[in-house]
Amino acid sequence: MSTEAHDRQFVVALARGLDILRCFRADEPLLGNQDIAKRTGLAKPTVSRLTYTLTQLGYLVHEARFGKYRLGAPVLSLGYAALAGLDVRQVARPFMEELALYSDVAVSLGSPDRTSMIYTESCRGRGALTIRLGVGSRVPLATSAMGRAYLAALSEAERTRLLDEVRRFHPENWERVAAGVEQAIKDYQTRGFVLSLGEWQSDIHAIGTTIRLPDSGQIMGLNCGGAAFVLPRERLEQDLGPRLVEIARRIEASLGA
Amino acid sequence: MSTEAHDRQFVVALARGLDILRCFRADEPLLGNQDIAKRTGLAKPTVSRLTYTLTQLGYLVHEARFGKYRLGAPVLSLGYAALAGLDVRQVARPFMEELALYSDVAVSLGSPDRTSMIYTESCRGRGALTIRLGVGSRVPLATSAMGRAYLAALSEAERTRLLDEVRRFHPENWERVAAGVEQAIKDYQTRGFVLSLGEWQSDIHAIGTTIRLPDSGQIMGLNCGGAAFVLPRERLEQDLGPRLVEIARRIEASLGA
DNA sequence: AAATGCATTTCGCTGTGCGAAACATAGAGG
DNA sequence: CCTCTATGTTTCGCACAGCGAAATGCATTT
Repeated sequence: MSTEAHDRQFVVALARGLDILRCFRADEPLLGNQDIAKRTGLAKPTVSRLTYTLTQLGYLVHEARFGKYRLGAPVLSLGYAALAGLDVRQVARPFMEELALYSDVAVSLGSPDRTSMIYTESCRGRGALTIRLGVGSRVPLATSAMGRAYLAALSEAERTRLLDEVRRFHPENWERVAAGVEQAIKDYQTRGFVLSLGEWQSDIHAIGTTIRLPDSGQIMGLNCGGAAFVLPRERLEQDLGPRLVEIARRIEASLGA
Repeated sequence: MSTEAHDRQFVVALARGLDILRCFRADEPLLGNQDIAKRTGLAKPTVSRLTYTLTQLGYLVHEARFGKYRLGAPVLSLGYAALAGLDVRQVARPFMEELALYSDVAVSLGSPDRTSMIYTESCRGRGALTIRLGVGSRVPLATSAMGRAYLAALSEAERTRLLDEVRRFHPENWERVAAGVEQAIKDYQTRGFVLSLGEWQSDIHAIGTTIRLPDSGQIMGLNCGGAAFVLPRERLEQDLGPRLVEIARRIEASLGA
């Protein structure tokens, strides 16, 4: 789990506890010890001790009715504090709202986390049908527009390393997924943005690009997407793609000021 | 830290790591190892190992420019999953919106966490000036309306135990704070809601009551509050207080169905 | 009543996590 | 430019914390 074979600075018990918290997802918010043991590969007594500890601290709540756990309110407090630490959101938001208003779909900003991107800001258009993903949602690297843009912006070495991990999530259609990533890299280099046309979810179309933070050089993703039927390929390529790249540049300029 | 003197089921290293995450707050999102060592009481090499581990896992991000850490995006993902696990939010929201619209201030729902309440849902009125607290914010137990309502709803034994911890946060004015809590308990028993008139923040007035979840019996807080000048005492006592109690009962009835 | 499944507890072991001491680095002050 | 201070990291020896196999407990199913 740690970067080195035997890293004595790395605290394994803490990492295991956080691994348990990561098992909980929006689409599956209730999990039992058995579920957790399966997902983490940890022994059942180990899971029992760790969930007991997390429950004592409030991070998990035991729902006796189902014999399962859900995440407790303290993680909301962490999320709130995390957002406060992201100055880039305040700077980016007006530009994102401008494009969301123009396009009538959602514009989102996100940070990488292992093999996903996590939405850190989201602006919705006034369109009647708009994507439900809020701040904190995860989208996959290889099939979402934001994820593909992020991969495209990485160094070759870093991308190869990540794709090795990503591959494990697409056991049956890796060649097709890899081809999509390859095309995205080309699009990124040619015109500054990438496409995802039903490859993440069948009825979702999106474009993505990246923003590079001035001090840390950290790369964040920026996307624009929604229901496929209001976002035909031509509209994405001719109209919204160039606009997304433009607001990404303007955000970067505002950050650098 | 654990409930028993030496609880062999309690994983101390995990608890310590989470203690570090808790140090980060919305009003102070950047902290160095020294700051963390002071707030947690942990030895500096211990803090160094724990922050290194949290950084490896993405939960902390090192801002080299300041030599400090901030919370990373994965906590947002946990927050998002936590909200998905709170069915009570969907049930409560229409009632809360109804009162927020009527009152033109904010109506919020919250869960207890140690000596605070954490907002889990928040509905704002259309008033030009409304409270900035979003989901994930913490408010103190002894001085906020939501916190006082929660304390009032507890058993005597449970309340005494909690007030022992709360006391440490009010070293200079404990008698005054305790008197406010005492009055809140009386108000709660008499009319079902409590007041906070500038006692949490000088320009904020609010009322609070509680909701009891049907299966777990867990107590949540419900409040209505905002700028003092639009919420004079009489309006709170004669109009909004009874309404808040009414929607709390209606929420409970909807949960029980 | 027996079997099954899930969860918790026991217990012996080992390597994990600890903190004092030492070391490293950057910035401030003279 | 040198010294001192503050902050952070690494070392290292030690003790026990955290581990997982085995046993136990409990609720549900057959």
